[in-house]
Amino acid sequence: LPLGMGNPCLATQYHTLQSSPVISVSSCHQTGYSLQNDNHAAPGYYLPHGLRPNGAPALESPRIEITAYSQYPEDEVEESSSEDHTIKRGVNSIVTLTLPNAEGYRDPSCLSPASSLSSRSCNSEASSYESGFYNYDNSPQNSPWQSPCVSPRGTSSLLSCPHASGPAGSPHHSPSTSPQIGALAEEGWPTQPRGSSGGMGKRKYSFNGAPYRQTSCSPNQSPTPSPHGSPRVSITDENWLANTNQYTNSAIVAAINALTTDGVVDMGEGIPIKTRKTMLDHSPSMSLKVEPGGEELGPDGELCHEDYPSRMALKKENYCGGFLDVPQHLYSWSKPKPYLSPSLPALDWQLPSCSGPYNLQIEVQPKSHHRAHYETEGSRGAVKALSGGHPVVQLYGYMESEPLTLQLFIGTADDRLLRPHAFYQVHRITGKTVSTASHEVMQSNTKILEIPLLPENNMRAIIDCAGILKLRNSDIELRKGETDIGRKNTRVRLVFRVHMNQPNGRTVSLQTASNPIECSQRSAQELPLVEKQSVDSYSATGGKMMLLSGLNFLPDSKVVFVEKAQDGHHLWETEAKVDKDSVKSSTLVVEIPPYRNQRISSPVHVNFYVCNGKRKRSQYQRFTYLPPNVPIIKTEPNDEYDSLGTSGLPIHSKPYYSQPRLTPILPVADPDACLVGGYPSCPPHHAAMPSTSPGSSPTLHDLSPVAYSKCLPNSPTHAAPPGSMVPTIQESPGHPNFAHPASPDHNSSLGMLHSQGSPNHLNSPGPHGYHPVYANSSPSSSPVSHPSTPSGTAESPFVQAYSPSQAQAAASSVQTGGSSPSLLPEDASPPSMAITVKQEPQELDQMYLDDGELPEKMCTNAWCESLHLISI
DNA sequence: ATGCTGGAATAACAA
DNA sequence: TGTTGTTATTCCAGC
Repeated sequence: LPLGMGNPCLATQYHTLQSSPVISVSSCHQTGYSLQNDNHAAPGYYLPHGLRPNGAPALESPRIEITAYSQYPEDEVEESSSEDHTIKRGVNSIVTLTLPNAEGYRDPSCLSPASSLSSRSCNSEASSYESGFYNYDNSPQNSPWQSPCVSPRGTSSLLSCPHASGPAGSPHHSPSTSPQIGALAEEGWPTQPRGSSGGMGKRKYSFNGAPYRQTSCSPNQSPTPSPHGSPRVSITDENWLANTNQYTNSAIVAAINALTTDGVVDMGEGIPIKTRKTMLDHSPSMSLKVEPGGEELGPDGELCHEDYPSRMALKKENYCGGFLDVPQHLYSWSKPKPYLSPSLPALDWQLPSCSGPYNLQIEVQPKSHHRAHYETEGSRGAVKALSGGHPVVQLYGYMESEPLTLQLFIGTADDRLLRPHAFYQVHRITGKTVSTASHEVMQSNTKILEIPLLPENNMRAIIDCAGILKLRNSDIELRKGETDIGRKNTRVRLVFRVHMNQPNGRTVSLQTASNPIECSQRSAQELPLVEKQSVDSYSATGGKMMLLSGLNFLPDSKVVFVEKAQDGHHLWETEAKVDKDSVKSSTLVVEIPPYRNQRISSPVHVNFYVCNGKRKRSQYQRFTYLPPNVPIIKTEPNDEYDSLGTSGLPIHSKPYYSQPRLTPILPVADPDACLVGGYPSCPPHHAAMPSTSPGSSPTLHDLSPVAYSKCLPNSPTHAAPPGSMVPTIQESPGHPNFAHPASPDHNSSLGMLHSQGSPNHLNSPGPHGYHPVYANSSPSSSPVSHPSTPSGTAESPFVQAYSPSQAQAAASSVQTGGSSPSLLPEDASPPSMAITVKQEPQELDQMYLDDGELPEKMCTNAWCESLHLISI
């Protein structure tokens, strides 16, 4: 406790910490929210022991009230610490936990759940579920920093509820409330009228009547289980559970961790923090989110943690299937719990796809488009493969007879490091058409589908049980700590992880990510995508036919060649002739137009894109015009601005990609990244693939530079695309290793410490770095087993891998970027310009959100700068 | 009746 | 501040 407690914020920040949700809990000051009530309660943070995060004095002790369903015995609920008092309210169902400084805590609860509910109202139960998710979240994503502090504002509703009053208040509660919290809240205040109408009603309904999901076991998942709400309990689940032990180590571990972790943590986490804003619900300020910094929870703990709390509270756990039964006492803050869980790497940590003999591979990639469904909709089915089948993942090199658990979650597909996608969740698909059993667990705010990897199946799994759920941007963006923007952030990747316990007690964790998957309705249908071009360069005279392969080409598609100056302004643009008669959805033949200047003395890099309408353009593809008479490209010197006036191509003749996007991005900011510098420049394939956008084409992702821009304090985690990642790992210099490793220790606290210790890390770009090493720590005692050897890092797969490729890519991109500019026309400014990071806006458009951010980020890093210099 | 889709209408945004 | 084009969400309908 102490540790973590000490500075929750810090802890939170670190992923590492993760483990203890608690920390996160810490909460922030309450800042207040204002409105509502919060006042009542002390807005304090909730600290487990009264500690405050940030050192601020703790306010009152908050308490958590939990409503139990009748089903669950009240008993189960406990008060945690001595401090807490449990109170029962109403009938069986309600139990109150008092936490110190609970209020803040409350807020959160209110928030999310309610909001969700309200907003959509009742309708979707799903929403509620979601909310559940959300609530928990403390996701790592959130920036750690923030996280810690959560401002409780919101609470008002429920928790605070008391006031909350009526309708308004109630609403909050009801609906969404996540079971956990929500439940608490509502139940807690059963007396109060709920007021609200429908939405509430429903939820309430649920509460009362059917306990949410109770049926399902979702304890863990609890909230989550099936997002849809449909609680399906599939047989599978059960089966799964049965097997669970085998399969879900991680889950268990997580759970354990959760438990073990300091009680505090739990508390914190438990507290639902996030609220979502629902529209309606909350009143104005509700959002409280407390975030616990917790998201961070470490890797593992997380799984359960968030849920965990809820569960705990509810006691679902028990029913959960035995997932974990944790004695209540564990929860209590007062007791220091042993830190059981081994910590599994946080979801945003980058992990290698192979380590030693092990290699986790995606044998069959998912289709590049999959329309995700909203909670308000029915499922849109499982992600499919291009072949019509489903994605297939296989673990090579594993010779043991013990089954493993393959984890799947939805990750980002932007230029930054891979991390859980805040706006999408994996959705478990069940039914007669599904052959693969799966089980859901929540880790932080991320739902994870656990799929058995059986030796008898050659450690191969057919992923036909995974759909993709789209969360409302408005709900997610409200989360505290959430920095990503949902709009236009519609590409995801399936991220697979497997954790293998080694004889030496360590755990080897591997991760791989799929190619990007576009999840919006429209994009998938309308945006043209160029995957391949038959010609990469040709004489400035043009006239040659070029075959483009890709998607969504139309008879009226246009191909536009453009040349831009470094500053982004168009130097030249011309529409190429398309052979309309031969256009197919996947292929298009275009005649290479003559370059504006037939006298170029050196290769000129330009871009072209396929356009199906004003806003329906493919990403830029690169193309190089060669001097008419000189087939061979001259690299060197440019005349640069040559006399030609045209552009000189300056620098490299290397291909560059035009991607608008990122290029700039690049590079890796990571400090750790530093490495990057070393990497060779682009891998061949880059060259080969002009890939346009990183995202779109499957391959692309690999290519895409890592743009890791920010150092993100927030999310430390961005991971690089796993898939791409090279096993190689690098650790970040310094920090990494230890950081985590050490932490493992027993106490989560330690972990905390570490993290705290290096708060910087958080901020620092380095985040990655941190992760890297992550040793499994074993928690101390953890049943789990991982020993923690920090040192293990080296070995440990966890090591953060930085993917070289990415790095390379980045580097290359950088270069390229630089070069491209060189094209500048006469006017063009001198080469120096090349570096310009940011490209023009337009391009950005194409890019997804992230892109926008990138520029800044890029700059951020010193590293980048250095690259810049170098390139210059 | 439920799930899975494809299409669209409508709302929310952004330029 | 109003208009217009996108994108996000919610609804519908068919299988």
